Amino acid sequence: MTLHDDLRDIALHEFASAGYAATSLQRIADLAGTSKASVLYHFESKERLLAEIVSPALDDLEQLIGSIADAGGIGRADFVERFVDLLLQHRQVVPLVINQGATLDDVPVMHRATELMRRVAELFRLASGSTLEKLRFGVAFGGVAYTLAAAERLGLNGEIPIDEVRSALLEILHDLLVPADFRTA
Amino acid sequence: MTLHDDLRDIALHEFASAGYAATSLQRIADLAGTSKASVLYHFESKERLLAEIVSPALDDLEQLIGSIADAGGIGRADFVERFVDLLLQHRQVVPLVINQGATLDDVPVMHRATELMRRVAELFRLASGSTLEKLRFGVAFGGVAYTLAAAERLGLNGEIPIDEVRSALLEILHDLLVPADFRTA
DNA sequence: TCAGATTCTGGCCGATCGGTCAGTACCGTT
DNA sequence: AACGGTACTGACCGATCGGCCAGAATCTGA
Repeated sequence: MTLHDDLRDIALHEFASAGYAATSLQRIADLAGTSKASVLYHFESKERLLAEIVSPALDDLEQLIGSIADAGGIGRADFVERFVDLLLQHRQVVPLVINQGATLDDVPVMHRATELMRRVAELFRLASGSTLEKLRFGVAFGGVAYTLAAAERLGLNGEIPIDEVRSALLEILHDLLVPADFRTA
Repeated sequence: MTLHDDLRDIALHEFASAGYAATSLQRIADLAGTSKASVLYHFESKERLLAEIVSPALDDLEQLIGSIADAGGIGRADFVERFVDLLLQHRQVVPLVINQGATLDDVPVMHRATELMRRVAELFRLASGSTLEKLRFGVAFGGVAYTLAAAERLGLNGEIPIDEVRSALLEILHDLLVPADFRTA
């Protein structure tokens, strides 16, 4: 593990738990046993450090959205499964985007995150459904993402196997979303 | 409307949209057309300003939790309805607590918010249920709270009548939670 | 009119922030 | 041994923050 990777992992943990604004480069350096100047040597700015942490997850989400658009639509169940897998795979950065995305939209990488979430909403034609449909979508995806984000904080399901979490989330989302529209596109 | 109330409302809006840490007392003063010193005259510190904004909602939540404990339990459907009403009534402060509670737990009033959320979880015996039960609870309440928090940000349901939102949320929560346990206590 | 609160302000303070820079230590290569 | 590039550091900078304070302005009741 290089110092570069160490710094990125430490910053991710601190950004997610204490918040981006509240985490100083000095603290990251202290936790890594190095100097603040060396952090700025590996990452040219604090924003670039955040971008390097968040971007991979956004790349995957963008690819998922794009593949669905290219294929001319996809079944809801398929999207739900792929979306849950994406959230679980990047579950460390989910709290960062979910909890601090609104606060940090002046940071380019977070603005990108917001736009991608908006595209996900459009995929489900959120704007055209009934109020019940809109809110059902919001509660479902927002609930899954927020639950993953809050799980560690409230001391919940920290030791639950990921496979079990995955199957449970899929069942919940299926119950919430699929009955509302049986068509596959 | 007194300057005191003006400052509180402006601060609430800025804290919720830009974030507590990113909102300076100077900016609050500028938006209110007064000086930073006068803000600190009406509220002796930035933390007290936050506390004055958040506390009423927490008082109501604490009362709701207490009344349920005193009555020796309450039906899930009853609690769900009262909880949704509480969220809707204080819907301006919900984003603040939801999105920034984890980041600001060193601030006493936000730590109190976290503890209350934990008590709500205990009310539903969250720790003793199956993984599916736990996550179902998390998705349900987290989803409702987060959806209300994110609605304005993503430009969703801003113009939907509150009554319609209320009934839709109640139906969604009922679908998610009540079937899991038909008993009323 | 005038004394006493109440309200409000400009100026200042120490602390902390992200970021810069000159210079040092360490490295493999020739 | 001499070299050039990479990794790293301490010291410093300007900006901004929350908070403090002496005093001015405004209001109120006698």
